[in-house]
Amino acid sequence: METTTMIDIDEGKFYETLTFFNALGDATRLKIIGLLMDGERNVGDLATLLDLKEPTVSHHLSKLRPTGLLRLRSDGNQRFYSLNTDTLRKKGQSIMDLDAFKFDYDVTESDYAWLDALDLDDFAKKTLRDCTVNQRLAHIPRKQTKLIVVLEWLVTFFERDHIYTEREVNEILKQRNEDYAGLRRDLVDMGYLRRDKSGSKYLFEGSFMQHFS
Amino acid sequence: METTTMIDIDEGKFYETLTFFNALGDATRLKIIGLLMDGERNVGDLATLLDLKEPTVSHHLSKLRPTGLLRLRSDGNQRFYSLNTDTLRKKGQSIMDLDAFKFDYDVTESDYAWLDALDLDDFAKKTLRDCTVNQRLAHIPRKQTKLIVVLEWLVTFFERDHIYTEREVNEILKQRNEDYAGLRRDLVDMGYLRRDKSGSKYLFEGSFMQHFS
DNA sequence: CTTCTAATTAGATGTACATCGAAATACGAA
DNA sequence: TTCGTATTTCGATGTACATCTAATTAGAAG
Repeated sequence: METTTMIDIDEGKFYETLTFFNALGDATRLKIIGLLMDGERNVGDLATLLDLKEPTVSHHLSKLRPTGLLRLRSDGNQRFYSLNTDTLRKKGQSIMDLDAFKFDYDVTESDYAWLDALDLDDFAKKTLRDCTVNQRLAHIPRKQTKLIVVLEWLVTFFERDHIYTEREVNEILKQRNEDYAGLRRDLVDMGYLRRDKSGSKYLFEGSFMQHFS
Repeated sequence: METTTMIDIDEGKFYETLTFFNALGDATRLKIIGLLMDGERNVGDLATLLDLKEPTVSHHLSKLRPTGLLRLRSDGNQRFYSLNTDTLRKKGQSIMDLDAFKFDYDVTESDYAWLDALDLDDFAKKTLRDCTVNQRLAHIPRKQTKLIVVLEWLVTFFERDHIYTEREVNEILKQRNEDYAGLRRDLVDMGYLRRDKSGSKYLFEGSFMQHFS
C-alpha cells in the first residue's frame, strides 16, 4: 500500500507560474510584449510589424491572455491590445516566489520506510524526514535540537569502539552530505566522535545517545 | 531602398530572456528546480522522483544549464546538481527588466515616410517618430515642448476655419489616440481649437503654428 | 439587408521537442 | 585490463504547437 504524503502545496500557483513562463518562452510573444510597451496596437498592426498573418498573431495573443498581462479595448471591429503594466510589475516580483516551484511530487511513504525501521520518537522522525532525501542530508539544520538528531543518525553508520582514520570518516560522511568536513567537526564538537592524541584517528564510543539506542 | 532604423538594442539580452523563460516554461523543468531547492540531487535520484528515465532528465538539465541556475558537483561518476541561489535571486529581479523585451523589429524607414512629407525641423520629426506607431499616438509626451509638436500635428487633421461639432472633433482625435477627450482639452487649453459661446462647437483658426506651416 | 473590414476559429501542415531504448563515455573498483 | 555503475549522447518516435489558408463571426456604413 502506498499513500502519498500530505504536504499542502498550492498546485494552482505551480501551474500559474508554468503558464506564465510558457507564455513568455516564445520569441514572437516576447516581441509582442515589447511592441505593446510602446503603446496599444491592434491585431493587424502587430501582424504587419511581426511579418506574420493575423491568425498567427491572434493565436499568440490567446496564449498571452491567461497571464493577465494584456488589456483589451474594442473600437468598432478593431481590437487594441495594450500592456497591463500593473500586472507586469507585480508578476515580475512575485513570479520568482520560491513556493511557486513546489509541486506534489508523488513522494511515497515507502521512500521513507528506512525511518520507521529506526524506532525513533516523532520529533527525530520529523527532523530526519525534513532534512533528508534518499537517505542523504539535503540540508543541515541550524537549530541545536535538530542538529543533534542528525548527528546521532550519522553516528549510527559508525561501529562502536572502532578506530577510524580521518579518510575513513570522511568517506562515510560523504555518503550523507557533501560537507563532510563540517559534519566531522560537529561530531567531534558534540562529543560523538573522539580524536586521539595524534589527531588523525577517530573513535566512536556510543556515548549519551538521546534518540538512538 | 529600405534601411532599417538605427536603434541600439541589446539583442543578447532579448535572447537571454527568451532562453530563461523557455527553459522554465516546462512542467518537468519547473519540478526539477523545485526539487533542487531542497538540496543537491544526482541524475538518478531526479529520474526516480520525477518518474522519468535518466536520458530524459539529462536532456532537461542541459536545457536548464544555459540559464546559469544550476551548480554541478562531481563525485565519482555521480553528478550532483544544485541550485545557484545567487543567480536565481538576481535573475528573478532582473528578468523583468523592460529592456529585455526590446528587439530589432525590422522597422523600416518607409513606415515613417509620412513624416518626411511634412517638412518639419529635426526636433519635431524626432518627437513624432518617438510618440507614434502607424501614425497613431502610442503615448502622449508630458514635456511641454514635445506636447506642442504633437498638438500641432493633430491640428493638421482639421480644416482651417471650419466649424466642428464636439462629436466630429472626437472622431478625428480618436483615430490618433484613445484619450480623445484629453487631447481635445489640450488643444483648447493651448489655443489651437477655440470653443464657441455654446461650448458645443469648435473652430480651428490656424493660429501661431511653430512647427507646421 | 447587403457589403466591407477586422478578428477569431477551424482545419491542415510542418517543425520543435519530450521521451525512450541503445550505444558511447567516464569513473572507480577488482 | 576488465567489470560495474552513473551519466551523457545518439537515433527514433510521438506529441505539442507555430504557422498558414479558408471559413466564420462581428461591427460599421451604405
